[in-house]
Amino acid sequence: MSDIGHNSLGGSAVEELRSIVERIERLEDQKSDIALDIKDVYTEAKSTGFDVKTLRKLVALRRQDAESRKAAAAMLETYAQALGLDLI
Amino acid sequence: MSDIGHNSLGGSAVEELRSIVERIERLEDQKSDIALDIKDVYTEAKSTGFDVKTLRKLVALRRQDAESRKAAAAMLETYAQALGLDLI
Amino acid sequence: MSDIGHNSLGGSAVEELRSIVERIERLEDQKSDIALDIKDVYTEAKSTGFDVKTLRKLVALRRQDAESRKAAAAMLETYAQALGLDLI
Amino acid sequence: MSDIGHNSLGGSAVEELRSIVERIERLEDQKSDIALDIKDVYTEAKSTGFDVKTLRKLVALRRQDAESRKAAAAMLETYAQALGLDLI
DNA sequence: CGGACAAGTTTGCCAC
DNA sequence: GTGGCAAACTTGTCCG
Repeated sequence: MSDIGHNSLGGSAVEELRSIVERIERLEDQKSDIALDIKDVYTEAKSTGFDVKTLRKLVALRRQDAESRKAAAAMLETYAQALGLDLI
Repeated sequence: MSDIGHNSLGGSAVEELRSIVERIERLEDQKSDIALDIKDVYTEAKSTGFDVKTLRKLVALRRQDAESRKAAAAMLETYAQALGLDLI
Repeated sequence: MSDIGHNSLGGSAVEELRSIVERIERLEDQKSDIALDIKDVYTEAKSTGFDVKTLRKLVALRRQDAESRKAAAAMLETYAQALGLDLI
Repeated sequence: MSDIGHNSLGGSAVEELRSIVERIERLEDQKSDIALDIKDVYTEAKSTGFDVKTLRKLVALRRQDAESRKAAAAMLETYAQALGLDLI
């Protein structure tokens, strides 16, 4: 019987599982570290007199805006293609 | 009028604000990149025959467990304190 | 016109809504009462000489610990599944 | 040495501590149960076609309103007292 | 799209 | 009473 799907246990599947879990955990640690860094920046900003809630709103708005811009660009591309096809 | 609270932003406060927002956006980009990396690992694992849902559950449980271990250590400390024992 | 989604509320839907809101409010009242009871226990404990902050920490740690135990059991099950072992 | 503050451990203090913790945990369990009940009501309402987010807003508004009414009543009381004092 | 999970936001509590 | 900490609730994301 084959090992496809890891239904029966080869030693290699165990190693593979361990490797996958470890990679994910390492990445999640990094992600948490960065989340902490972000929190630190807000805390520092607060101590400088900025309003954290407002800052968060600002960042969120800018993110939305960036996405809108990307969407607009993509739409432009689509239109251009459509027109290009007509022109060819 | 003072700049306290940055109600009216002097030039320096504007620079400060820009710096803060840029740092946060840079960090959030990094965070998103890592989130993508994690997703990639899951996707790759799936293509190797692992069940993603089970993997996620496993990772979550291991995280809970690790936190628990830390909690247990802290609890020992707390009990010792509560019972008037000096561990030092 | 149908009543699906309760966009225009027929008489029965109004009654239903009232019933839902009342049930929720009643339950939330009960929850608040219990929160007050908990606070009372802490206050009483404090007046008996216990340190409330330590007590809170202790309770939190015990809760985490209990969750951990559950997590550990679930994890065993999950590992077994992931490795293709059948515990049944 | 006295047992005040439970700095040194008499058997009775241990029992007291246990009792306190158990009472709190029991109350917190009840609180969690009620929280689940509330969630159930929302879920059931959703399956009947209500929009949960809207329902939550409604409940929150009514709570705010009830608090306002209580505040208004308290203020009336205060005024009455002030007037009462003047009248005596 | 609908439910599960994580993130973010809000609220309440305690210490100072 | 204010600010920081921890818990709860809400919102958004992601997978099935």
